[in-house]
Amino acid sequence: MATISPPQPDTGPDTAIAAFRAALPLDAGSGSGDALIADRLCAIGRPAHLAKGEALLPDPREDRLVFIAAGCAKLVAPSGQNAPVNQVLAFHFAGDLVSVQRRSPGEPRGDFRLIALSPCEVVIFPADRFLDIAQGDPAVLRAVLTRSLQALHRSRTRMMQMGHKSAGARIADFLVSMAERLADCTAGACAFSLPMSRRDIGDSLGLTIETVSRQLTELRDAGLVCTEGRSKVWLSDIATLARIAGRTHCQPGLTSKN
Amino acid sequence: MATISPPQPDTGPDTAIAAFRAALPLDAGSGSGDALIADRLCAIGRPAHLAKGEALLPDPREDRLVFIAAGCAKLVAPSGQNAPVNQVLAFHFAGDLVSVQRRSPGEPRGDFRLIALSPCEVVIFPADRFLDIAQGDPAVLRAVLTRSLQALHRSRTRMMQMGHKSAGARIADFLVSMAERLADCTAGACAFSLPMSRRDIGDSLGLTIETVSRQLTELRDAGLVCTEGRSKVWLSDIATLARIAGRTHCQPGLTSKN
DNA sequence: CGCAGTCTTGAGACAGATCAACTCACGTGG
DNA sequence: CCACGTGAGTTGATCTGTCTCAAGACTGCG
Repeated sequence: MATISPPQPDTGPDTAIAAFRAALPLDAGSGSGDALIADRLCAIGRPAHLAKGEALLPDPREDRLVFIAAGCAKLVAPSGQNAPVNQVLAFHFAGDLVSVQRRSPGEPRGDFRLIALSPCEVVIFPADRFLDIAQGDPAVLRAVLTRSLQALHRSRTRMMQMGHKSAGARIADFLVSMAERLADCTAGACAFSLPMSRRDIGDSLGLTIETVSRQLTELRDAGLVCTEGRSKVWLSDIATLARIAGRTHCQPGLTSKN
Repeated sequence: MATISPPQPDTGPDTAIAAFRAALPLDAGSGSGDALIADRLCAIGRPAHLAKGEALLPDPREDRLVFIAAGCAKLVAPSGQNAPVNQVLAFHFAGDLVSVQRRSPGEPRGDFRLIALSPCEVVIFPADRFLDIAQGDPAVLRAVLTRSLQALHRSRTRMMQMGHKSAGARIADFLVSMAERLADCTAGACAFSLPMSRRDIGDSLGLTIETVSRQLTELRDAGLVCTEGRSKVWLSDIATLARIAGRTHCQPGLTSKN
């Protein structure tokens, strides 16, 4: 809907720049040089505030790198010309550096959008200028490259799931993944609050909201998940959820209403 | 199955290195420095020959970058512990630089393998050392980074398709994509030979071989595709195929047997 | 020429989508 | 502070597309 807000003289933008600077691997190189690189990077970064639901449209003429200083967002792509649903490609949280390409050559559709799930403070960089400057610091450049290769790896892993996994497995995997990213929890039990709606979850997993709801109900009946309100979630046994997520088909006794 | 072959003193390896050197963006920087960088990169590259069906297993201790000098290959991931099918993550052809990560932290499964679809000449690089050297040349590093971001973009686009698209749309998109990559053709009619089996196609699209076969039959009945033998394919109207591929649901009259 | 493996075609089963109510949470306004 | 309305979420019934199982036909190889 709305385009990005102009830079504001409030606390937000400054905080965003500061958060970006803090995320840089300053300790990895020679002190003075790194500080200079950081200054130059911050100089080309444009801070912006995104209200909840606000979209950051891609600049049609340049790729962008967007650093999320605070809040969380979804990267969406319109699926087809007239499709009502928007495929959610990825969820991103504070500290993430998101690559928002304008559109690949020979790919008519593909204008990805970053939409805020909660009020966001972001820093927008032109990708080419960012990389030009980052090339001066091996540590920074390596960090960016490592992040993008990890993102590629994650995207491939998720693509793998989209292909052959059942609805139950996808939901379980989603919950495990969110526990890891939102609560930094990879085993045992944990609780957190989901910033995205059921529709967002469904759009990211290739499922309908009804199926998402049904699978959550089954996991609740199985005693693996508790929910409160629209967003709060308790996971009682992440290991079991991970096991369900790892299988091509659902576990008997968990999918069927027993 | 088999691991990589040892470097051979035949024409293959030398040709592979030469092809890699030719693919480097030498014209983008200062001559002598670039030549040195190219030499250093070639020095750490290990040429290898892959017979048809032979697998390049990932080194468990380091990420790899694999340059495909000749032939074509599929990047596969075992889906689940005991699943019979291997998800095909991507197809790669001569000139491609493939990132084969060992396994992401916290991701127990994920030992991706590169399997030759035809006899391949490849050059294997340790990713970290490759990038260390590439950092000396902005043009080379930029090329690698651009490739990986493009791969990420392609992976996301394909993930988008996996989520919400029907079998007919996936097959149509696959054919359009192969026409572009194998025959460098984006409109009108073209003919080419598919190097992969129906099973590979199905595994890459999240479909069974039966569904792949049925969808090809429907496209044949619709007059959009002709096939000869197991691999040769004629596309009569790429634009229409692209239109079918772009829709969430199949076109009426193309999916139903009319 | 014959075999083995790939591809095609068919019939039936099932997971998930679709359509349609209904319930509930959350924010708003009285 | 609580009633209220809107939109999100849940649940149910039905339908459709794709998978599964099972033959059969063809290709390409030895």
